[in-house]
Amino acid sequence: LGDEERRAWQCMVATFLLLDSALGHQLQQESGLSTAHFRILSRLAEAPKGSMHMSDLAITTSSSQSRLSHAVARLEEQGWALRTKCPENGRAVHATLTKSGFRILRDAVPVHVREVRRLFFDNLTREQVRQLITIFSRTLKVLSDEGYAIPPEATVFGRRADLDRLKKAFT
Amino acid sequence: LGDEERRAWQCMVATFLLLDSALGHQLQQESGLSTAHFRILSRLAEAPKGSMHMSDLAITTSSSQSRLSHAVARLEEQGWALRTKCPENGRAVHATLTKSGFRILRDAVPVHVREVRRLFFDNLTREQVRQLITIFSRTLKVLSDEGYAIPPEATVFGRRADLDRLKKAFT
DNA sequence: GAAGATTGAGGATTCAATCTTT
DNA sequence: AAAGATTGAATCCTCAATCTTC
Repeated sequence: LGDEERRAWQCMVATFLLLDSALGHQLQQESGLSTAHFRILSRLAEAPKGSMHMSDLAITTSSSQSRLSHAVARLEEQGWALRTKCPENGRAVHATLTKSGFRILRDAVPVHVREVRRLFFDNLTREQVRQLITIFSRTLKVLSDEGYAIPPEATVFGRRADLDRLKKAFT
Repeated sequence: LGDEERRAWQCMVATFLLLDSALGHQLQQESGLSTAHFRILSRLAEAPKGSMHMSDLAITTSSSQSRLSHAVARLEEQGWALRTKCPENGRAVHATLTKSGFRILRDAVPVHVREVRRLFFDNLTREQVRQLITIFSRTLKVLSDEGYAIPPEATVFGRRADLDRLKKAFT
């Protein structure tokens, strides 16, 4: 690894760890949410009817099915989401945002966004934001081509169709 | 959050989650190391005599003291690191890389570096690597100015001196 | 009292095993 | 048998409390 590459890698990793910690700490104080739970609720809110298949939700939140399952179980306990069996497909499960979950998210979003701006985007030029999009959407394409966009425990072959369908979210 | 900013943020977060998962999975298979443990051992290896104060190690690995304490305890159990009381400063503790830890790290580095290249740097231009350094070292400066380079449970004031001393690692 | 570090409990994540439906 | 999802055990992380040394 070259000198510049090592430097870039260290800065990038440190930034992510600290940003996630800072944002998570603030979210926890304000809303009792972790960044992971926030991402899950956000995705649900963007989906039509606030509902999504667990499997698709796992992919769009870059999480393993197991991890998502545990997380949604927790969200369900707290009344922010609920799960129902899909009528058409007996093995699929819908995760749905509840009213209470929507409220929590709606209250959390503005303060979270303000913090993301303050700690990150306010210090970047528009050009740099575009550079980030170029760089990371490229990396995401590589990762998905290598089969890594799918969590380890999922079988690669069967999910190709869904992956292609959802790839637009990244490119 | 603007349209481009949202896109950049999503790509960036997804990339980091997937990269960390992919690299961690591979490290685990090859060496029985997590990425967190790998980072700790790497920092120790770079330090003179393979030894460092716990407090400094926490800062350079962007981890809380508590987290580092647990992690090093684990590394100690596995014989890859050991802790000794600092002779000059009774409350400080030295974490030191053992021979066994050095070997594990030495064996893990090449395959890990190869994977980091393959999944990330091979797809970027030299110019893009420089852009990443510019962007993230800027963010790190902001985070440290805001007191966020220091984990939440540490008191801010007393650590300023150490922070300044170690800030060179990021800029 | 504050710095440096550790501990224990509770929540989160991973991994392998399992269960149901197709 | 494979897809979709869940579970339990082991490990990891967070948070608050604690302990020792300065």
